[in-house]
Amino acid sequence: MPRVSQEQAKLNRQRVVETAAMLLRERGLHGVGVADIMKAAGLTHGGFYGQFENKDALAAEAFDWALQQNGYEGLQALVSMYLDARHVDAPGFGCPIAALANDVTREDAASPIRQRFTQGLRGMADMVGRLLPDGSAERRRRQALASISTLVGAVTLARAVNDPALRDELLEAARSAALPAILEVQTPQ
Amino acid sequence: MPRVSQEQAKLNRQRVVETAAMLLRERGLHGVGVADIMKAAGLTHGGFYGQFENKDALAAEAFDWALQQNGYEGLQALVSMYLDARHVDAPGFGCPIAALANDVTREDAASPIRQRFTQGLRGMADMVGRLLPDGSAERRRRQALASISTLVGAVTLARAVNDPALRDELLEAARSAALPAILEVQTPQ
DNA sequence: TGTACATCAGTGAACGCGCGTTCACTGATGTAC
DNA sequence: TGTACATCAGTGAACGCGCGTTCACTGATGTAC
Repeated sequence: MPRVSQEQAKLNRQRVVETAAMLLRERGLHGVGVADIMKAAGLTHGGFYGQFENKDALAAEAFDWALQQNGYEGLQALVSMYLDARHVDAPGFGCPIAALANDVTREDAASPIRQRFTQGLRGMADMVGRLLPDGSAERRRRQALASISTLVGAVTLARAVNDPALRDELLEAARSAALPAILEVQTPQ
Repeated sequence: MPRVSQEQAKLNRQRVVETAAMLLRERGLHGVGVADIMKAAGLTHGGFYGQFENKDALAAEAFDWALQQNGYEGLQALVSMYLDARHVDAPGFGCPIAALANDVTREDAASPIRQRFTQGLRGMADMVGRLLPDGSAERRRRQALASISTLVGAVTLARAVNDPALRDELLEAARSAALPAILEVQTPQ
């Protein structure tokens, strides 16, 4: 079909963004091609540049979309969803920060995706910091950054390891390290 | 020079491994080519397959070599060296687990480098667990895995972020989270 | 110790392949009358 | 409402490039006598 309605075109474009968000988190920034993404979205690769400036621009948009998908209602909910074997085993639907941190490191410091990664991490730190009920702003921020480091590190390692038992040990260890630290703050002394 | 002594050939081979260990940590498993590595080692790419089975085999060997380079004398030394801005800014000489975790995730579960990554993480957990002076073996292992998650997560995020101030905040936060947890165990109650 | 020859570490051109990107084209959509 | 035409979303072939790998070749090294 050589042309579709503007409305359909918008839907197609959004489908490309969501497909890219999944595939890029699964296979990495350079592990999936434009043609792969378009094909998975049910289109051909030639039309890509009518909708996006280039692959990097799509990656940045997909990263943002993935980030917005991950909202949590409280700290316990965040920790238990984050440190879940299902999250580890389905990176395509999980936290884009954990899935793409290494890849982002190798992009230009001024690249769109690195800018958005940095902003995304700031946003996550702010969110966690706000959810921490007690302590000075400074202490809560430090606690938030440390807890996020533990969450991201545990999920990253759990994914890389090829032994499910060690994966589960990592998640369990991170749970007992992340939650008490948070609960300790929540309990007024 | 079309041929060198066997002794020189061994030295050349080792130089390729060390060069690969640096470049792969810096640019990732697929961010640097065989020709790049050979050129950086002062050789041409054609001779590569006389020394190594293929690129994956070199990557696995380079990973092992990098792992062995990182020995630490105590927990405080490990934490302070690991969570140092110099470590963050020089991935080519740092912990290969932090540098390559995301890449390794996307390799086959049975691939040599993933096997070695898993063994490397086990080794690191054992080492940290042994350095923890108090607590049951189970508790020390859980503590070790959680601390390693925090270390790896903080370094990974600190590298991905494009703001040196946020990088330093992440490292500082991880230091105050990792060290007290360890010291708490070290202090006999 | 010296000579003749086989070995093989390293060279550089070439291969097939996949990738990001471009472009001429198609034909349904959107619009002007 | 109907018609004629311009627009443009999507197609598929083609491009240049870089990559992992192969291979015929070179000439110093290692060895047999």
